[in-house]
Amino acid sequence: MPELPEVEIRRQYLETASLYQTISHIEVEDRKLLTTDYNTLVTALVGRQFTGTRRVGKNLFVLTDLPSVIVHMHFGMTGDLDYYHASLERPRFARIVFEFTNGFNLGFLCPRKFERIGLLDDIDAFLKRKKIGPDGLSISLPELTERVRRKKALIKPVLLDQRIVAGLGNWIVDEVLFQAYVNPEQRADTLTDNQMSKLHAAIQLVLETAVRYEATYRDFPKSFLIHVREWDDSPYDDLEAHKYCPRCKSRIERSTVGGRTTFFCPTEQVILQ
DNA sequence: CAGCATGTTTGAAG
DNA sequence: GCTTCAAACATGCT
Repeated sequence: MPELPEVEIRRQYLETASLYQTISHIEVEDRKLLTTDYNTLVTALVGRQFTGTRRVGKNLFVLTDLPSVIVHMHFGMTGDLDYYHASLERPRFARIVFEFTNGFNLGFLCPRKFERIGLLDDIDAFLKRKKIGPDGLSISLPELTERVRRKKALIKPVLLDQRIVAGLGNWIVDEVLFQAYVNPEQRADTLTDNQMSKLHAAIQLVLETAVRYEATYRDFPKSFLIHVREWDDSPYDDLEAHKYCPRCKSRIERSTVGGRTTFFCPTEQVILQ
């Protein structure tokens, strides 16, 4: 589920569990998960300690006691972390394992192998090379407006584009557009000042809410659209209730926009132009 | 079993 | 250069 909030939770988890412990070894089950040659990775990291973290969008950077040695983690669609004692059995899908001299391991869980780990020596250079835009939690309204309005594509794919604003994924974009009363198929360059303002507020609201509830969807406010998604083991009794707009009770529509499954309220999310 | 999936990259085509 | 669309990646879940 790694969109920005989930990555932020993983960042906090790593920071709590794994700093200032010396790395003794790294197990890698499948080297395709590495963006850096295995031997280079091991040589650079064995003997090092993690000393801090930084997150930009869905990217997690782990700093070490050597400033030029930085670990980059991307959690793909299903990546996770698990810190466990080495005497325990390796967690399922822990295909990359950092072993520390204190007898604990940090497992990088990759059920679908879409996840990646690699080395960097300069975060800003990496962000520039990948053209990663400003983080969703810190982008200003004028900056968002400028970046969104210069695109002619549909607003949903624009918000999914990590070069415009970093950290929003499929469900968050649906939620943001719902909270901002914007139709996912409206052209990005036609958004009014009022819409941009609502969009910016919605991004902050959704991201902050998701981080606050540690990305546990079922705990989100009832006013959120996310509850229509099937993978929400809802807190509500009536499963049918999920299919309706929490505000106006219209039936929520499911379509495909920019190649991605999209949920929206056809009554409240209308195209303005 | 078939279909779908929270992400990213790449390539083809207009 | 821009946009759209599809495929690919590899696997798990329903």
